[in-house]
Amino acid sequence: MKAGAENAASKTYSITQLSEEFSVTPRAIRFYEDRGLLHPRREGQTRIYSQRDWVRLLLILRGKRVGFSLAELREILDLYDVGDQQTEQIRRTLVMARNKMVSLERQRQDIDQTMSELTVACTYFEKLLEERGIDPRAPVAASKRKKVSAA
Amino acid sequence: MKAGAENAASKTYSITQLSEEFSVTPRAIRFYEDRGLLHPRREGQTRIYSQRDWVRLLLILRGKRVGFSLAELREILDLYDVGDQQTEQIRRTLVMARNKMVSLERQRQDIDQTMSELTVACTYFEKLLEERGIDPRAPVAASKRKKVSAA
DNA sequence: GGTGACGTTGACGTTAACGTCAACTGGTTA
DNA sequence: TAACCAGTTGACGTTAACGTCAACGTCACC
Repeated sequence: MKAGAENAASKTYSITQLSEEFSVTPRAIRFYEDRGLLHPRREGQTRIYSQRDWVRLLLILRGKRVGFSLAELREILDLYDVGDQQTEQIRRTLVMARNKMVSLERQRQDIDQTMSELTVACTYFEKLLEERGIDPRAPVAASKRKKVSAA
Repeated sequence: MKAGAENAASKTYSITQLSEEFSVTPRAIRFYEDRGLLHPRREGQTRIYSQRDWVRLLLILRGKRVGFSLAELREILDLYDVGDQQTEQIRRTLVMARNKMVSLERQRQDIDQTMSELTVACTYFEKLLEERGIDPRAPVAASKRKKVSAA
């Protein structure tokens, strides 16, 4: 119970491990910390990320994909952190969360609309290509090609 | 068939009409034109927007909401414009559109996830507020208020 | 003929979210 | 001991999508 293994089975990560797992640059991860979204512990100088940090990063990235700003994400994550927030702050965040849900609802409608329009568009584009005698499923032509043995 | 009314029943819009209808600034609309997304006709110096422009703006704004960049939107709208595009350009756009559909599919999953998490979060926040004896449904306290005649 | 309302063209400013160095600090391996 | 990582801290650069002026044009009217 001394060397090596920490007391709990708490897996930790280095910054590059995280960056590879989530396909983001270390720079971005440090940036999120700078903006108060992550608080990894330090071992000497280097950052050590816990499971909790892992989850936070997951939430951050997903949040970004659905249009949250880093500031908004921070507000939300902050509230999950400690409970001794100021009442007004909690209310502010609650309002923000509700608003966000409304806009997400709309976003989903937008996505559905756009998807169906893109489907139509793709069909149209494919028709355009077929009219020119080109297989729309063919891989993108890489600059110059050598008449790929036309069966 | 001469004065005033144009031959067709084609409604037109001024830039401020459009901007009000869609809740964007004239500056933004001009910017979209600068980026090649809109091509209003000119009457002297001022811009005149047609029905077609109206639709385009609708598509632009929705596209933006689901994460398209202006450059991507331009690519797509361009293809709907004229048919004499270069084959390679059509294929590029087709590929882009297909990729976009994949990412939209994922975005919708993200939205669903986030929605359910936000629901949980809101419940949590509300509990926090109730613990402090505060009505979570109450309107946001606007600095100072005058006891708005409850009844 | 002045005074708005509405429109236009530059040109520069701004914000978010990183990218891109450069210079430095340990730890380990050859 | 030198070279080589992985990591760190500034500090400045970059891109997208506008915002914010300033200076000007042009009608309509009063």
